[in-house]
Amino acid sequence: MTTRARRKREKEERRRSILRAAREVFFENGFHQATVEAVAERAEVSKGTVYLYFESKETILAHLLLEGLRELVGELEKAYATEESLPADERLRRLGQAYFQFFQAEPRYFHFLTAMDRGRFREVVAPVVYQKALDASLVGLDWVVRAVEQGIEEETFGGCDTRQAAATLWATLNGVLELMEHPLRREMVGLKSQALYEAALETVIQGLRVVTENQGGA
Amino acid sequence: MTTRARRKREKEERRRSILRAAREVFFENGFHQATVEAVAERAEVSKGTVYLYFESKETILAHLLLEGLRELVGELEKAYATEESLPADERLRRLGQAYFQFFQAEPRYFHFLTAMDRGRFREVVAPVVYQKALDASLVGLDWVVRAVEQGIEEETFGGCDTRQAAATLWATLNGVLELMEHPLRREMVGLKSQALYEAALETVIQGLRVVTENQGGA
DNA sequence: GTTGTATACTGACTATGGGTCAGTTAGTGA
DNA sequence: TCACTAACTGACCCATAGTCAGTATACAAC
Repeated sequence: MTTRARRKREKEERRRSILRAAREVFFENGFHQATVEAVAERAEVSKGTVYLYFESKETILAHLLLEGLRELVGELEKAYATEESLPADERLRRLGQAYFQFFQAEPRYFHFLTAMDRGRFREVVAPVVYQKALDASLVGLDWVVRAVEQGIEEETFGGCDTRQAAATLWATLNGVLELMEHPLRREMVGLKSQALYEAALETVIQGLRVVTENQGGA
Repeated sequence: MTTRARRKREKEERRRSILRAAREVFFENGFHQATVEAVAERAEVSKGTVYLYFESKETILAHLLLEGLRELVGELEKAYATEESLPADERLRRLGQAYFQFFQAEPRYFHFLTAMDRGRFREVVAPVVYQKALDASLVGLDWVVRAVEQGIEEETFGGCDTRQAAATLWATLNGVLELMEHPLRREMVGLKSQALYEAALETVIQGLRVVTENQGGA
């Protein structure tokens, strides 16, 4: 039966087309402003059809974010893997820059990503999607952990808790990105986005060099 | 006319009571889950009355946050001003700890604060409230800036851009707090909240010591 | 062709909750 | 007792997330 296979392909096609429409509408108006009706119109289907493919508005967003997350993880991998031998701090710099560039290219993604598991997101969205997001994020963070481990081996960073160090760097970069994303906060610091980002990245990298001996256990 | 004064006082009283009710309801159910009707019931008034005192649901949140922000700024000031002479790095540590303790005591505040100016918040909320929030935040950040300036004078930190350094520290702490606030992200790093926070604070402080010479202008 | 059936799709409908406003109540001063 | 004002009410409006009974289409069997 070729029919069955074709049907399946067409269904997947429709699904993609709804996701594409949703991405456009969400990005144009923001998630809250956007209506499911508008997404349906953009995808040239009825609202009911949208709900055949996705269980809720938030689930659509979750799937969009999952896509973005995977793309991001791909970028991080590229940033890590392009050159064979590189000192750990340089690796961290590249990872940080890749992270920045990703959200520079798609600022809305960051916006949505950070809004993602706020509030009831986790309960609303299917556990499967949530788990996938978690897994993807872990893979992303792993590149940072790996770079820090390399730094410890090279004795650039010393024997600090690698997960803690990676999380610190990651939290810092997120913090800066969020700073620049929020109008209120951006006005507040009144700094150029990229300059602050790079300075923060550098500060943490330098901090990791010397902070080692001060770190007792939890 | 004593009457006029009493009336005014009573009106202010009602306003406070609605805010109190809103705080309870918002904190219990989260902002999105909470309904204005529920706030009205809690305050023992009708929904219409709520709208006599506040122009929208989001405005109520904005006023709650403004309260919280002012309290936080007070805490930061205390943390800075309690002891006369203290080295700059120690001042930063105290500021960082005060920041942490504030959100430890009122985790919901942080949640709402970070959600605050997402999306259309700025347009929805009266510019006056927005400006007040901005001013309050600036006062808070100023304590960090001041501590960094002191560090430069003492030559602990060297001549880096103070605003940039302060913003880096602040962004890092926010990043860590947000990390611990999000279920998805918290699971991801799997670390104790306070340990990570302290490690990150220390890392940035150490980073500020040495990062100086690398920093060109923006 | 014709017919039966499964699958995809539709859009009118419901439920919910933010926001409004014509009408009511209560306090005040004459 | 009456007129006036300010505070308050809750039925109502409207937008929109989500549902579901009904329709259309594609395909296989004859």
